[in-house]
Amino acid sequence: MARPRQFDETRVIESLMNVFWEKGYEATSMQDLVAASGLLKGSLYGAFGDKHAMYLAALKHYDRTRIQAGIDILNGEGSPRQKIARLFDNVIESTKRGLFAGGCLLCNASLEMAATDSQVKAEVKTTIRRLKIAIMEALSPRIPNEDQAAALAAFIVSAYFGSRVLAKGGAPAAMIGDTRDHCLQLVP
Amino acid sequence: MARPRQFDETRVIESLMNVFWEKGYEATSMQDLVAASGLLKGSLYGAFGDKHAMYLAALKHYDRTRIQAGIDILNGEGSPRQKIARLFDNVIESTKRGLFAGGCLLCNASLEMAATDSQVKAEVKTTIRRLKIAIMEALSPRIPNEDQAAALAAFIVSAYFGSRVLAKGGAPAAMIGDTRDHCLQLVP
DNA sequence: TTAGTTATTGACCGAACGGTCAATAACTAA
DNA sequence: TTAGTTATTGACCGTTCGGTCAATAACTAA
Repeated sequence: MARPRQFDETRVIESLMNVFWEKGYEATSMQDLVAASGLLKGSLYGAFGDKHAMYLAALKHYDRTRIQAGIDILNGEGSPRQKIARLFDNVIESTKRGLFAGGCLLCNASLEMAATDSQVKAEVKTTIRRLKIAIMEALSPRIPNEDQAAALAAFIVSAYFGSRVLAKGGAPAAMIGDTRDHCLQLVP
Repeated sequence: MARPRQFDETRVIESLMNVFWEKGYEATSMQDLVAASGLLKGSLYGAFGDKHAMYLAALKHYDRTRIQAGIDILNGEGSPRQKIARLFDNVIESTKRGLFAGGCLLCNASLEMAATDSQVKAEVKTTIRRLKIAIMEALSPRIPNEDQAAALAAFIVSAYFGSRVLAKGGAPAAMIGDTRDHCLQLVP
């Protein structure tokens, strides 16, 4: 019918995501996105429309890949306590490896964008909900009461996000370990 | 000796802080700062040097006022549990009143700036430390062991920051209440 | 009164910003 | 082979960005 795309859309979104993840929305320029994706400006605009749509696509991709990886852990094998522990261990490990200083695009989006951008806010809200429900289900074998499980899950999400803020703020890694350990005290 | 300043520096810094608090560093333009402070561009540059210095002054002012208000609570009257509870109640209340959507300039700075700005990172790191120590001291009557108190304090800071992220992300207020309640379970 | 110093003012600057578009290339269906 | 469609290209656009500066105003010490 027409000329086919010469790029792999997933790869491009992945590269856009990495830039937004590292620098945030406002601090990222179109030049950054051009350099990271290997596409020219016109192609990016042709494919996505505008910078904001690129960010939204990146955020959704983060949800589908990175957040989903966490949810997979929660849906996998092991006791509730083991699963939650693994969640925090991921933060500690990625901090040690200097991977974007342990940052989390979801947290960044929540703080940088959600207050003024309803689309981002909706996406963040949905993803937080998804994560909370996955934690609830991981807890359900030991906490059959739904309200109790939901409340504990909310708390774990908070502590998890908090550890992301600490990590990026340069707080000592021990603080994240301490957060994990105390969290686990409340997980049966 | 010379012409005196025609503005109250504290008031100006307060107004700059409010803009950075609400919009973040990159999303704030000099026009925003001019409009909020009532000064003209030249005066702002004369007083601070550049935009980055304005941000740093705002962040330090946030520490001296808002964070200090939290520390005052921790140094004040009441049981450890009461004090920690009050910390979280502040988040819940400011969220309800729509005050910058419950955001916290310190968290924002940590996520938006700390990874790439060593001055901001140092300031954030110091302030987190100050807050953690204040919590430790509030806990000390019930937890004489310093290491134990430090570990629990680290955890509380995490949960506290996490609740700030949830608040701005539009998560239901109940999640912050749940975070508070579970936190308090670990406070003797 | 005056000389010296600093604050204020608003016009001005080059650079970088996000975004557009006409020309061209690459493909497919007929 | 050709007509139709879409992707790619890179030059180009107006706007806004952070920042500067010469002129002027407001003050103080002598």
